[in-house]
Amino acid sequence: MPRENREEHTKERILDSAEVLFAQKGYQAVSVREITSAARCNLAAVNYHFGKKENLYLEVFRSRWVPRATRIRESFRKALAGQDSLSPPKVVRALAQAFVEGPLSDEERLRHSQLMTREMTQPTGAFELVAQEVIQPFFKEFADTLRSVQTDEMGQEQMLLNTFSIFSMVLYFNFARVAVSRITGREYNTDFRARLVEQITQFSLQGLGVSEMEV
Amino acid sequence: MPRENREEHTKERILDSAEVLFAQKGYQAVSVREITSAARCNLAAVNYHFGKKENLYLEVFRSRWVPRATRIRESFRKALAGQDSLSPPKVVRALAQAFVEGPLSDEERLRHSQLMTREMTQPTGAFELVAQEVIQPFFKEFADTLRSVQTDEMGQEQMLLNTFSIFSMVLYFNFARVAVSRITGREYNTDFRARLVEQITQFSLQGLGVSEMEV
DNA sequence: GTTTGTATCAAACGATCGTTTGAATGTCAA
DNA sequence: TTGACATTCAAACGATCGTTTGATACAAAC
Repeated sequence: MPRENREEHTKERILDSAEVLFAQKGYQAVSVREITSAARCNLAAVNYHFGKKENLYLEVFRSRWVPRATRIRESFRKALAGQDSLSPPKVVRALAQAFVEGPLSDEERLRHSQLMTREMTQPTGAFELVAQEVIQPFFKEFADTLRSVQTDEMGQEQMLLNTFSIFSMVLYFNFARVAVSRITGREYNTDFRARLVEQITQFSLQGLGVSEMEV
Repeated sequence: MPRENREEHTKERILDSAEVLFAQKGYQAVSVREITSAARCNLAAVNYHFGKKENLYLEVFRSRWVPRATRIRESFRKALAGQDSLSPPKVVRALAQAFVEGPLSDEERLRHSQLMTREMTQPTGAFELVAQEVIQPFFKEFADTLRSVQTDEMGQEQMLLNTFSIFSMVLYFNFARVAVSRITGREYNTDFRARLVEQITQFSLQGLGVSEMEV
């Protein structure tokens, strides 16, 4: 690295700015000039470091989104590893906490959900990456963990749909903040996030047919 | 109307094409040329009939999205009006059916969810319209209906959060089709949609704490 | 038949887009 | 000190964007 660092490498600053802007506005709505301006570098830097805008978008998922998803997943694992014995309430609460309170800052969490929601509504090349490396494995891990502590017999499809039901709440309460805040009249502060974790946990446990309220 | 109709007025054809394209790609990703080309009319027609592109986007919500939301709402109402007596299972199933099977064609349902999801993730001027005229009232109507047939006492906030939990599933199973289909390995045909209605209904009822499986 | 108003059209406007260019600037090994 | 290489920069490229213009076609009113 010939040139000395100015706080952070240009390439990293571009990735940081790009992630924020892509999450906020979407791929098409963000111009290369907007990104390089926010990253305080020259316009040509994007093409020099990434070849073209589309590659930058993919690199945002590779170098920013996937690691963050991994942190969420590890947060979920550690919460379970610290337990003497597992139970459905513990597993579900660990998931809700990992996503809604979790290891991320509030801004990170918002960006994370926004980027994922974008790829789910209109998948680009990044969806393949996200689906194969993150969503599918995490989804399977959660479903398997839950099944292993579940007393009831449950078919494979039933288990998948239940997992989707839980994930739908987790994701929705993140990406639809505007609507949720507007209707409930509550801001997304620490208190309300804790309240949401409880809501997701309790609703899901009952949805799963777990009647006992063990914690 | 001086000029004779060619199948349908130009203005209506523009609205039809615009809705499809905006739902598929989002506002910024769709060009005026793309819309007018799909509507088989001149480029200047958008500015002649709507003033500017942004107004066309708003008009799509006013003249296409809102009426469709109204049809869903009426479908929900009629399903309940045809009953002798109401119960939580009936109310929840009516909602799930209205959204997942409902009065819309499958393409309409997809477009509807996509446009709503877009406004929820990054609200534009259309969000105010959608929130005030549709989402808030419908949300309130459903919550009130459910409360009126609910035996348990439940606080206002708890009721709202439960409603959100139900809506999150309804919306998620619509807009996240790609992910759902990929992981479950099932297409969104009539069978699977009926299966999803059952999933949403059963999961929600248990989530609401309704143990008896009355239909 | 002339006028009036609506609608459509091809063509062009200036602005902005993603990308490329070539020179300038820096670092490090020889 | 020199040469090779990596990085940054201002400037420009052609393409496409939303929008405007002025001409034209057409139906109804007078």
